[in-house]
Amino acid sequence: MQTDTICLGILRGGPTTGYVIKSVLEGPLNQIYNLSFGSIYPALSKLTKDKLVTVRQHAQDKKPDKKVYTITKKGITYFEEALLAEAGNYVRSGNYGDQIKSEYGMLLLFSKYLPGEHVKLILDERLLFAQQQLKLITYDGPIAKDSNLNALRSSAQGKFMRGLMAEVIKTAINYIEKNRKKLHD
Amino acid sequence: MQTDTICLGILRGGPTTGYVIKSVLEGPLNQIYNLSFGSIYPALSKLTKDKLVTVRQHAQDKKPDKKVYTITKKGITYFEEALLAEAGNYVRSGNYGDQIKSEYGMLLLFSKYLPGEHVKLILDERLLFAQQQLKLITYDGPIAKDSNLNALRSSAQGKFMRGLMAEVIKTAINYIEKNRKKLHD
DNA sequence: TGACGATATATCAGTATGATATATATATGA
DNA sequence: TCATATATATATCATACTGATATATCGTCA
Repeated sequence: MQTDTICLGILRGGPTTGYVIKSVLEGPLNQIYNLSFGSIYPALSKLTKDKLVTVRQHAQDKKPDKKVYTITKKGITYFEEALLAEAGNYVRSGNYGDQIKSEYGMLLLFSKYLPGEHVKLILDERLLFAQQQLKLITYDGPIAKDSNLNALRSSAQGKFMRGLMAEVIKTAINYIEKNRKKLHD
Repeated sequence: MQTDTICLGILRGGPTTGYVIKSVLEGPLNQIYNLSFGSIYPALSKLTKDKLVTVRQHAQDKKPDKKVYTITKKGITYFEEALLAEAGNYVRSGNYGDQIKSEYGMLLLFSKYLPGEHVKLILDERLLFAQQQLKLITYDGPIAKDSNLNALRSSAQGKFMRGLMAEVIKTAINYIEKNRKKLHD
């Protein structure tokens, strides 16, 4: 999926900044999609140039200006057409796997060649991280009124994906806790 | 993790070709790591130049020569040192998430803006794909004697990762089957 | 007979990453 | 208290990767 489509999709949930788009991707969408600032900021600039979003610049004392992006009517139309096209490409391509680069998975696969303490540490840290992610995803208490996070939590689609991610993370945690001794001492 | 470390790691399981490395990554390691030919072939050339692997060129009638790569003693040493360094970097970086680009996840997240039949099709195809992956991963019958696949299946690490992937895929399939109606009619 | 997929390597334009730079406020801890 | 780290916020760029394309043959399915 193209980066601009993803930015527009997140912006569909409400106006926000490039920084927040990145945190949404790093936080609640951690299991789904990653983008670096080097992709997000240029995409946002291009979208602005093409009038698919507008920017309001909030001067903040001496911090860099906060640029709040809002999707335009033209942007909404473009997004829906692009999404339809991407869905068509996805089905036609026949490639239903995700693009994954799991350093963690590779380290475990090759852990035979690693000292036992290293393997323990990697598993410990990953379990901690997974538990944090699980808490973040299943948390239903009050949040700072960022409309993007609200959209992600309240929509049927957001709930579906959160439920899916939570189940997958729980399964992985249980599996690792039960079987980790096969990888060290 | 660097591409050459991954190639060496797979080659540690036995001599093979770039094409097979790609199929191992697409098949049994589908949930763990992806690399394109555009990364694999140059990495293999560089490893050859640096004497970390050797090549035997098998002339095949009029198909392109099959290049079978074998890891050298120097390569084994390099691999083990590189792996240790990567493990150290991984822990020090504090970033325990995987790099994921799931077009499927994004399409479902945005599926509110997609016609119901498209959503059904995407879910159907993905379920089919997941079931194929599950069969591939859990299959324990006889296989063509490719030493890399054998290494992946018989080692404690290979079994651990296969078990983990199988559990995760099963959980995802069950969740999607139970909850998919929330995304369409 | 023609189209498609598998086998097999190679290249490259376009895209993305990861590190770095800049700037400040606040919290953490020694 | 002073240093260090983390969070907020944008931007750039060398390096690395992807996805498409080219080339070539064989087997299979319609």
